[in-house]
Amino acid sequence: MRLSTKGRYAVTAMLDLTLNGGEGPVTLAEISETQGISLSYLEQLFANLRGKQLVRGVRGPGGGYYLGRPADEISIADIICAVDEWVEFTRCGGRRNCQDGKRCLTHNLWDELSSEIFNFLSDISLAELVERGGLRDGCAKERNKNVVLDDTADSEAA
Amino acid sequence: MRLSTKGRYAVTAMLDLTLNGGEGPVTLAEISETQGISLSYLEQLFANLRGKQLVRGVRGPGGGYYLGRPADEISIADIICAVDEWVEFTRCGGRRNCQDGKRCLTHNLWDELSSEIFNFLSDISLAELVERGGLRDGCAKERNKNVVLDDTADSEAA
DNA sequence: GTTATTACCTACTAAATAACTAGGTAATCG
DNA sequence: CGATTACCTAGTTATTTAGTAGGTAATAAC
Repeated sequence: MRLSTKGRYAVTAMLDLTLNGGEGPVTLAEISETQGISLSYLEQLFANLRGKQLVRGVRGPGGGYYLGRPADEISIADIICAVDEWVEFTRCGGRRNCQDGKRCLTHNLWDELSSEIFNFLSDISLAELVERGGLRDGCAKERNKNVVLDDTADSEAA
Repeated sequence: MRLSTKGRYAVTAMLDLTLNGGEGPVTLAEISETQGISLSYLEQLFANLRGKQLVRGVRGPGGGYYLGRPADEISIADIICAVDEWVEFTRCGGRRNCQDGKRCLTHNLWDELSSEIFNFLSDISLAELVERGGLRDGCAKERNKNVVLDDTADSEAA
């Protein structure tokens, strides 16, 4: 599983589409302006999104992009997978010895974790994100918890 | 939030440590062999892990690495953050206009999602992964669901 | 039907990151 | 002392990210 800035751009752009797509199609120029992403880069991302039918383009003046499906049928995982193709892990299956079973376990464990993250992101739809103006409280414990990891005193205990 | 192959290497190496660290320290040479990661690259990753006290090195013959804390006190998020430093998103706060409030929403939504993923990964410890030989069933619905996204017929509907 | 506007496409370039290589030094065990 | 390991620094290469530059094709307005 991979989750990079590229996927972040795609999700952000799709969120923009979801929010502003009600009053007609949204142009890439608008998204580029609003989100600060270069137009041509957006075009590349949207080529991928269109390939997976996540968006639908309308040409000509007054054209732009619509969501390809209702917002509640598009998951975050869908978006990330469209632009950030899923790299499979180098598992010992091919070249490595994998003699005592223990070796493979780490790879298996990673695969499980990867599946888990995927399922997690599959469960969050664009509509869910937007409707609630955030995420379901069932899983969200604390907000801004991710900021914590920066303020940890990185004492270089020799 | 970022989740790349680099973080994957780190998690896999830490899993290796967790599995094999019971009978004395594990050398990077062993991990390099088993997991197919270059020794020097591992050294770089472990320099980061050591900086965050996630591992403890023992020099000299018979030396190697131990986990820096009990396996149930090390989360996947800890590991990924150690090697894959958390990039903050380009939010409109600085340079963008953000006039009608709607603009900021996409960034906020992404931040929420990012927090959510972080919390999710914070909740999974190395011990949990290993003890269960997988993950808790409470959240795991289907296995191998991530394979699905490859077999989707990419019909280029013109 | 011309023109402006948009999607759509291809190739290239620059920057950043990932991954690796090569050379060390320092501690520690035998 | 010598082997073995962690530990450190400066590179190099490959891949990915992000952006540029040049188009073509559809379509709405004039």
